[in-house]
Amino acid sequence: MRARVRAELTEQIKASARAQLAVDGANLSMRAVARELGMVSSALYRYFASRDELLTALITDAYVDLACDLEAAESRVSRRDLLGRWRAIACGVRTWAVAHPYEYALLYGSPVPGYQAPQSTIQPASVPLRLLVALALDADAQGLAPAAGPPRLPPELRSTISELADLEGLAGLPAWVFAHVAVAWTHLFGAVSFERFGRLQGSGLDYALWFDYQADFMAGYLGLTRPGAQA
Amino acid sequence: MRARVRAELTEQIKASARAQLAVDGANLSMRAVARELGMVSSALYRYFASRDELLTALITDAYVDLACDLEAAESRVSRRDLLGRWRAIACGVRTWAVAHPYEYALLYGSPVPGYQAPQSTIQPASVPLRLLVALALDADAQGLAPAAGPPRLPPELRSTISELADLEGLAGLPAWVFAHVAVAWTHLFGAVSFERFGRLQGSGLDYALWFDYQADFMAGYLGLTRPGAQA
DNA sequence: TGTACATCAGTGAACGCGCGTTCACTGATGTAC
DNA sequence: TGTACATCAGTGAACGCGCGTTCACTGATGTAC
Repeated sequence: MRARVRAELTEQIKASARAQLAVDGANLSMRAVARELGMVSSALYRYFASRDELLTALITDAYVDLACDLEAAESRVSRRDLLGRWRAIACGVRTWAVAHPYEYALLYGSPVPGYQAPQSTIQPASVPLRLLVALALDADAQGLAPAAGPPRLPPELRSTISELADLEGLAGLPAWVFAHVAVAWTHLFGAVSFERFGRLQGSGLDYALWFDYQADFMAGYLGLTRPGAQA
Repeated sequence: MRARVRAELTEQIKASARAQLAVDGANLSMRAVARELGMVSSALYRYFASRDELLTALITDAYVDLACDLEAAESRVSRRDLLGRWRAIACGVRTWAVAHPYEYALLYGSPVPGYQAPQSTIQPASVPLRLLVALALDADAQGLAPAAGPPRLPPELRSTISELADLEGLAGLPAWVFAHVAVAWTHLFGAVSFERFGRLQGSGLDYALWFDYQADFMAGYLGLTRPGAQA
């Protein structure tokens, strides 16, 4: 079957392109990819119509890969263990970022000027936030309230957030819960990015320990830790 | 005075290079800069020995510029108004990032592969965190405790953090305060980066309002808001 | 089962471009006597 | 004040490179009768 061989080579091209990311960041070179595969550069155009299309494939794959890892890690935890689920998500993001540093930078680093991610990435890109929202829903259902009340939501924010929640089929979710979760989502990726993008270099910190501390901190303000666990 | 003209042109080169950042991100082109200035590309080498040196100058300038803005904004607030100082810093970071999006990406986005920032950036780069630490010291002196206790610091983290604090001449600062502040620092830049790097695109959120909400959220867990302000 | 034909993966040359950096040079600006 | 000289900003050509993409082509793989 020709299709089989084609699919295999498509994967090899993407794998080689992924490796290229380490060298050049987002401006990967078709010729370099071809060279690594022992092909002539024009042959790549049988598989990807342009450099942008290849880049898009990498981005989409990366979002999907991260999403799958997170979903798998989170689903291994008992539904009732809310803190465990949070940790699975948080550590899942970091673990993936450590394992795929250049893909992480591609997804969560500075955007490539002039590049517009296609619609198809939107769904997989939203998975981390969705998992957190589901977690917050369960916490809400269990009557777990965040340790400290969040600030009041201005009406304008509240209505935008409610609209967003409605779009996601979360009409029941209070706006402030959604906001709360979005804060943690931002915080979580902020922590991973700081580590990955070198902001902690020279600090001497053990990255994993420091991250775990931060994740627990977030769990605290999400109201997921039992009060006894706090110092 | 030849030196005067030289200094002026050096500034013009940097200004043009800064403008280039918008087009190409970190891989700015010497020839493009020269073109914009109506010079021949080799003339630039009278001013900067290499592309890397020019890039370094941009990065250093940007760190210094941000640091000055923050210091100026924070110093305009009464020393006793801790929440006001926090807001000045937080909004200062965001305002600067909005005004200088490409420089922000250069400093806080994905690192340029193969580029190593020189020692001279370390000092100005640390200003945001230093301002926060000073704020925390004052809060501590005023007896303000964070609303919710942070998680316990594992001993290994505690000792690394204490060493860091000592290096900064903050031997008196409890490790957990430093950790607390570092969390907010991470969170703050996480929020700005999410906005700047397009993670909020399509959400319909008013970026400024959403940021203010988040900043107040952080102020909450830093213990800077009066309990009455919480919902 | 065997032949004729269509598909399509991969080739190699080429186009036209931009890049960082070097180097010998011209001329203007400053300095020293 | 005027001349001789050193400094140095800017020029223009060149080196040697890499790039994305197109295009006419060769041959092998599959398909249809």
